[in-house]
Amino acid sequence: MISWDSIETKWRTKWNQSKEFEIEPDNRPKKFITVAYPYPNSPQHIGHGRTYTLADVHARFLRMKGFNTLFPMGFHYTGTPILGMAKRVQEGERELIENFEKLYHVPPQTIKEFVEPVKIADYFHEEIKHGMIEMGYSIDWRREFTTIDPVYKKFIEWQFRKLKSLNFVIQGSHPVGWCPKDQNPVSQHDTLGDVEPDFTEYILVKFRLDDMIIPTATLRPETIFGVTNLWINPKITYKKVRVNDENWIVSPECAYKLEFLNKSVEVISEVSGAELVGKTVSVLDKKIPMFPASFVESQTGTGIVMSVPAHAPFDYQALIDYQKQNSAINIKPIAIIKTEGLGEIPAKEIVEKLGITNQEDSKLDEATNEVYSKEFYSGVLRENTGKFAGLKVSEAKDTIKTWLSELKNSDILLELNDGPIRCRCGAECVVKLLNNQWFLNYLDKDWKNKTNQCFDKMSILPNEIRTEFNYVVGWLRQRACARQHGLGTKLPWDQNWIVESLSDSVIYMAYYVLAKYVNSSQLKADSLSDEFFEFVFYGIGELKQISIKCNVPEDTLSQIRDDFVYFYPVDARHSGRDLVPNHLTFFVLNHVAIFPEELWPKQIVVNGSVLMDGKKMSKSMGNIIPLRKAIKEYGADPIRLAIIISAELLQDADFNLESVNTIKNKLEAIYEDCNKYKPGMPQTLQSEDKWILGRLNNLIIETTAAVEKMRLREALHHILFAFESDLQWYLKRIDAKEREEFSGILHKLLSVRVAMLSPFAPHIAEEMWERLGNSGLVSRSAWPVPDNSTESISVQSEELLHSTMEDIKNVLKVTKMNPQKIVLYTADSWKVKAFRKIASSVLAGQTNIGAIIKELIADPQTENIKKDPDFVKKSVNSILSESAEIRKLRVELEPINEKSILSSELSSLIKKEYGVNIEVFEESDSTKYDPKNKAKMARPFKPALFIE
RNA sequence: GCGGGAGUCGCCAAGCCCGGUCAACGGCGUAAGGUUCAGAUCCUUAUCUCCUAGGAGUUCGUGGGUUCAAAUCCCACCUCCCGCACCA
Repeated sequence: MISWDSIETKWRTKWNQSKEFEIEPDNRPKKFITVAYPYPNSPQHIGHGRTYTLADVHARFLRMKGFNTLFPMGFHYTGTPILGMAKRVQEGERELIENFEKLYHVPPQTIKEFVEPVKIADYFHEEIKHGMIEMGYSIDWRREFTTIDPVYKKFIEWQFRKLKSLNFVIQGSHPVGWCPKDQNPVSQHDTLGDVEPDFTEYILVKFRLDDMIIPTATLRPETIFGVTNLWINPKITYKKVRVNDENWIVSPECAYKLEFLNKSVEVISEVSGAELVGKTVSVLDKKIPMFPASFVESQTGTGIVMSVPAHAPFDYQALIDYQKQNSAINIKPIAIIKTEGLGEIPAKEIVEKLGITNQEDSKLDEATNEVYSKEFYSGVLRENTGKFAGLKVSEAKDTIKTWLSELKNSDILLELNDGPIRCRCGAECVVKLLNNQWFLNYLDKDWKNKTNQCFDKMSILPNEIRTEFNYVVGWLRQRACARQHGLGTKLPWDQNWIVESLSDSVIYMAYYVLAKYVNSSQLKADSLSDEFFEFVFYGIGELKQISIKCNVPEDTLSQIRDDFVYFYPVDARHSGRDLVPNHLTFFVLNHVAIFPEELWPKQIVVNGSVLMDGKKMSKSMGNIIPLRKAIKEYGADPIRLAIIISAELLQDADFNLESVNTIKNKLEAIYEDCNKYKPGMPQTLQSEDKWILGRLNNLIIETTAAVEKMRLREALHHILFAFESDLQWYLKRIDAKEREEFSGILHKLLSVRVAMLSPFAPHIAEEMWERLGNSGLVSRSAWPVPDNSTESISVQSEELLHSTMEDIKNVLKVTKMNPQKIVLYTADSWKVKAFRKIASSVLAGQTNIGAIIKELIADPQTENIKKDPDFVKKSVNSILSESAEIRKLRVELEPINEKSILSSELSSLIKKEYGVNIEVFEESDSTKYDPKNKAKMARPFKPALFIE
C-alpha cells in the first residue's frame, strides 16, 4: 500500500517550490492552453473534472514536447443564478439550504452570509480552486482573476465599446417571460415547478365597429378569407380601452397583458358581451356579424374570436349550435384551403367523423390539431383568396401576416403557453416586450463569413463536431448581450444594463496576460483607458503618452505588450460539448471581430460529459460525487486516469468507483516494479531484447500520435495495458533462457512508460521516476522519442516463435495430450520462394488464387505448386490475417533461417513450458523423424509439427 | 419540426472515415490455478458454439444490395440520446 495523499502533497510542494507552472516568455516556442472557467455556484464534481483534466494533460504533454506552455484559470462570477440563490437564502428556502449543509458541507455560519451573492461566489471559488490544486493541475495561479475585478470590468467595457464601434451591437425589442411583481425576467429556475416560460405569437386581426376596433387573436392569419362571423362570450364584461391612439374592445385580462407589450393602455369604459351580440363589424371590405359562443375564454387572446367554420372545428360546432337555437341564421362556411385527403369543408368532416355534438366537447382540441397539421403541411390556398391563391399554407401564413400588418389591419399579441405560470414569488407571469434591449448582431453576413473562415482554418478535435459549429454559425441571429440584474460589468454607454454573462466571457483569454500584473498590484483600474487596451492588444499608440495617461510605468506597459505578443493567440481551448452552440461559437465570433487574423484561435477541443454508473449525474438522483471528496478517498491520479480511460473524447464517460480502484491497483503495481530495476544496458543485445526495444519504439510512436489527436483513452490504453502482453512475452523469453542481465532493459522500458504516464498521472509518475533513480522531475523530462533501432529480423523471429508456441498450445488443448516429444518441420526452399511471390502479389492487391497459381507455375523455381495448390490458398489467407507492417516485412526482408531460430530459441521455451525437448527438421530432410507424415504441411512462418 | 449523434460477443467500450491485420483491442464481471496463515492486492489461464492436430460454424439494431471479401461501403426500416437561445 502506498500513501497517495503524502505522495501527492510531496510533489505538489516541489512543483510549487520550483515555480514549475509559473510561465514567463522565453526563447522557446510557446503554447497557450485554456479551458472554459468555472461558474462558482457549487463545488466541483467528477463531471467538471473531465474538461480540466483533459486540458491539464494537454498542457503537460506540450511542456514535455518542449513548448513553453501556459495554462491559466479564472472564475466567472457574472450571471444571474448566484443572484437567485442569494435571494432564496434570504427567503430561507429549505431545499437550497439543506443542499448547502448536507450535500456541500458548507459551515452554517458561512451559509448565513450567502444572502450576499458575492459571498456565494467567493466561497465556491475557493472550494473549486482547492480542488484544482489537489487534482494537480499545472495552472499558473498568478494569473487568476474573477469577472468582477475592477480591471476586468475595464477590459469588458473596452470590448463593448470596440464591438459597438464596429457596429456589431444594435438595439431592439425582445420578448421575455416576466414577473410583474419582481419586475424581472423569469427563466425556468425562477418559476414554481420549474416551468420554462415559453410563449406564442398571436396575430391580432382588427375588425372595425364604428370608431371602435375589435381585435381577435389567431394563429392562422391566412384564414381571414374564410371568416364568417365573430364569436363573443355574452357572459364576459369587456373593456373599452384606449390603446395608443385607437379604441379597442378586449377582455379585462387582455387589457392587462397589452400593457406589458409596449402599449399605452387606458380603460375608458365597460361593455358586456351580451350587448355586442348581433352587431356587425367589418374587415377588408367585408361585413360580418358577431354571435355568442360559450367556448370563448376571457383569459385567452382578446376574449373575442374570429370564426372560420370551414377550417376551425370549434367555429364550425359553435355555428351549428347557434343555428339550432336560431334558425334565422343562415351562414355557410367558406372554404379557402384545399388539402389532399380532406374534403370540401374540413372542419365539418372531422366534427362529424369524431361524433362531436356540441362546442363543450373535449374532442374538439384533437380535431383542431388534425385539421391544422394537415392543412399546414399540405394545404394550398384556393382561388377565393385573391392574389394569395395557390400558395402553400406554410408559406402563406407569413406572407399574409406581413400583408395585414402593412395594411395596418393587424397587431401582435404574445401569450405564455401552458399558462398560468407563476414566479417563485407567487405572482402570475406575463410576456413582456423589453424595449431597447441591446443585441450582438450575430446575423451580420461579413461577421459570419469571417467566423467560418476561422473555423475552416482551425483544428477542431474531434473533427466530427465541426459540422455542428458550421450549423450554429448559420443559425445564430441577434443575441441579447445585456440584462438588468446580476453580477457583472455595466454597459459603458448605458448604465441601466449589465453585460450578459455569455458575452463577457468570450475574449478573456487575453486578460490572463493582464491578470498577473493586476495581482502583483502593478496595474490598477482607476486610470486605465481604452488606449491602454489598444496598446497592449494592437500595439497602437505612443508608449510614453499612454504610460502617463494610464499611470502605468513604461517598462511595465511594454512588458505587458510583449507578454501578449508572446502568448497570443490561444493554441487550444477546451470545453464540454454543451458549450458548442453558445460559448465556443461566441468565442470564435468575438475573436474574429476584435482581433486581427494572426491572433485568431488555433484549436478547439470538445469533450463529452460524465455519467455516473451509466446515469446522468443530478442532485435528485443523489449520485453526484464531489471532486475533493473523491480525491481524499482515492487519490487524484487514479481519478484523473479513471475519467480519461472510460471513454474517447466526445463520448460520454461512464465513471464508476470500481474502475478507479482498478486503476489505482494498476498504478501501484507499476510503482512496485520501479523499485526493482537498475539502469545499464547489457553488453550485447539478444534477439528478444532487440524485439522488445522495437516494441517500445512502436509504443512511443502510437502513444504520441494518440495524444496529439487528444485520443487520450487510446494513449493511456497503450501505456497501461497494450504493452503488457509484449512485456509478458519478453519476460517469458528471458525466464526460459535463465538470463540475469536484463535489468537495464526493463529499467528503460519502465522509464519510458513512466515518462509518458506523467501528463496523465503527474504525482505518482514523479514518485516512480524518483524510484527509478532518474534525475530531475519527470514533468520536466523530454517526451520519449523512438530511436530507430527496431530490427525487422528480430520482429520476424519473435513472431515465428510466438505463433509456433500458440500452435503447439492449440494442438495440446484440442487433443488433451500430455507431450512426450515435439517435432517441428520447416518449409522447403521452393515454398519460401513461392510464399514471397504470393506475399508480393497480395501486397499489390492481387488476391485471386487462380491468377496467382498460374503465375507460380510459369516459374520453374516455383512450379512445384502444382503438387500442392492448397498451399496458395492457405498462404494468401495467412498473409491477409497479418498486420500491414508484417506483410511488408514478408516481402521486403530476406527470409529468416527458421530452422536455426527454432532450434536455438524455441527449445528453452518448450523445455520451460512443457519439460520436453524438441527436434527440428527441414521438410525434405531424408533422415527426419516423421511417423504421421506431417512434414509436408509446413509453410513458411508456419512450421509443421508433430507431437507424441 | 430543424440540426447533430448512437445501437458491437453479461456490463462498459474500441474498431466504422481509409473493406481483408476482426470471433472482433482493452477494462469490468465470471471461472480455474498460483502467491498468501487467511483475505484484499497481485500473477497465470479461460470466457460465442463445436472440435482428440494446429480447424470449422454462427455473430456486430433489422431487412436488402455491392464485392473474391463487409462490423466497416450503399439503400430502406426500427429504437434510443442530445441541442434549439438570452440560460450558465
